[in-house]
Amino acid sequence: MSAPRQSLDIQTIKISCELCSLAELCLPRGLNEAEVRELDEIVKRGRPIQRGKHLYRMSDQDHSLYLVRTGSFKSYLSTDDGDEQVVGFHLPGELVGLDAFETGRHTCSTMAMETSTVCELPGEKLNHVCRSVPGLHNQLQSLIGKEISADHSMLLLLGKKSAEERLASFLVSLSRRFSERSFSPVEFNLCMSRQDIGNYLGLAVETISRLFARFQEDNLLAVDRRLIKIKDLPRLKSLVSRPTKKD
Amino acid sequence: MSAPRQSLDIQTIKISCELCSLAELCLPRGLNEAEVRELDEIVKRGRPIQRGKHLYRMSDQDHSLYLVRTGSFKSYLSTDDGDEQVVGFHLPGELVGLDAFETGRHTCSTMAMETSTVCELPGEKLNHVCRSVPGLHNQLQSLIGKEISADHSMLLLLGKKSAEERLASFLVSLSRRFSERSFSPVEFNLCMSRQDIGNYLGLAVETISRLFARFQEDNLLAVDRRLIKIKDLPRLKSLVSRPTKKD
DNA sequence: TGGGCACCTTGATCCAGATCAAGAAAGCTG
DNA sequence: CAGCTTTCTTGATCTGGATCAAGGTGCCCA
Repeated sequence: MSAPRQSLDIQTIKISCELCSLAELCLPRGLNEAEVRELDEIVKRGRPIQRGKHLYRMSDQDHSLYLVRTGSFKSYLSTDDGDEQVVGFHLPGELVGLDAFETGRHTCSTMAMETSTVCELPGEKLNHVCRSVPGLHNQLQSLIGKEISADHSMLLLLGKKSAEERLASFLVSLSRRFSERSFSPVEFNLCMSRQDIGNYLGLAVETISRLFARFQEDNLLAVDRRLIKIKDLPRLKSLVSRPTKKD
Repeated sequence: MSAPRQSLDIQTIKISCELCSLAELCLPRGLNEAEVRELDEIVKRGRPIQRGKHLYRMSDQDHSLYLVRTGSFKSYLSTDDGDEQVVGFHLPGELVGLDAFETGRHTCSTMAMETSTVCELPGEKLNHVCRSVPGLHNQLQSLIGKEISADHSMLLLLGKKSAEERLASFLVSLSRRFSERSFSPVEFNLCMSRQDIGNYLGLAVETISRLFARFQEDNLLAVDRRLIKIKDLPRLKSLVSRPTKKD
């Protein structure tokens, strides 16, 4: 009732896919105006999710997909014996929730790393709209393919790469993703802890910390807490794959 | 022309989804007779693919999906510096080719590990049939979800598990998959080399060899070249997750 | 404005699994 | 079936990154 006017305005603005700045990265990509409006009809835009709160948890029943609108999320598996594996970080415009596609129950948990918002796509309605808007179906397929290819790259990273290559890959990937979102590719804030990075990359926190120190010594980066400045992106990229071994 | 009658018969039999023994695992699962017939219309059943030949290669343009009918395949990524990462093994009834969903070009290569056959689902026709057969759309979604969840489990395996846990997981997973296909869950032939297993599990061949030796000593397995007899499946399963560490 | 906590860094030591180095066994080919 | 090649095994040694240990640093909240 007595909420300050500013905050009221923000909450009552009708945010549509048409006006959303993420349109070029997100599901509307390549759709025409009428098609975007059809998509817009079924999108549910929820309340912000606080840092540390879950979008969903492993084994929750759920038939929706989600697109990150603002903020960032991590997805992770938990094992019986209590440890966790981070399987992905999600930035605005990225798709989350495919893990419930098999059975209608989530096989991983997804948690906000900062206060974040998502667009929800209720499964049944989405299928229905996909039938009448083939372009949407294609774009969804493309996002699914992206997810699968990204997972494959992670398998390569975890199966074959050294600690140095892993962190370099990670930073280069973040750089590219920030740049696609019109942020600087060479200066950004990490939204996740060293702990999360290490977990995701299959390395101990201490190793992450040491690598940041070394990259800084080598004049590749300037690191200040979670703020990263990439001082030599080409050289960082060159660290992503080993300087050729046998063959 | 003068091919022996036996082989002629095999090649000319009209193999339909309706009659296929894999129906309960594969795309027809849960569809009614009429729906299966509609699916059947678009399925292209190709010539056998010899051991070592590719179903497709990385960066091939391709809009089809494939279902393994007989035999087995491996999918792998190749890096610039010439090494490879196996990202999956595929048994009859399993879906292959999602990696081209993003851009219409494959991001990994898929090779037959023995003489094998597939059912091809041409992309455009598949989309079209999915529109009129919702059950098919659901079943396809389920297979996509399965793929994603399986990749996540592999990330956990590569990120957190010990060599012993990795090989145990691998064998238990094979056991389950063979059993779903009405083969013995405790006695089967590996269709892949130790090299491939090691590569897939992020371990050296020597480690695989030593682990097989140790599992055999411990009376968990009887190993004869590629023939595996699981002598104590419950105990093998118990090795899949660590006996609890910190917390 | 200081006390507690979560997060991060740095150093010392250790070890699982890689790598190197020989063979042995099984398949393939002429 | 002799000679190759490929695949697998087994032993010896080495090492990248884990683990253990001990602070440091910034931040939240009373």
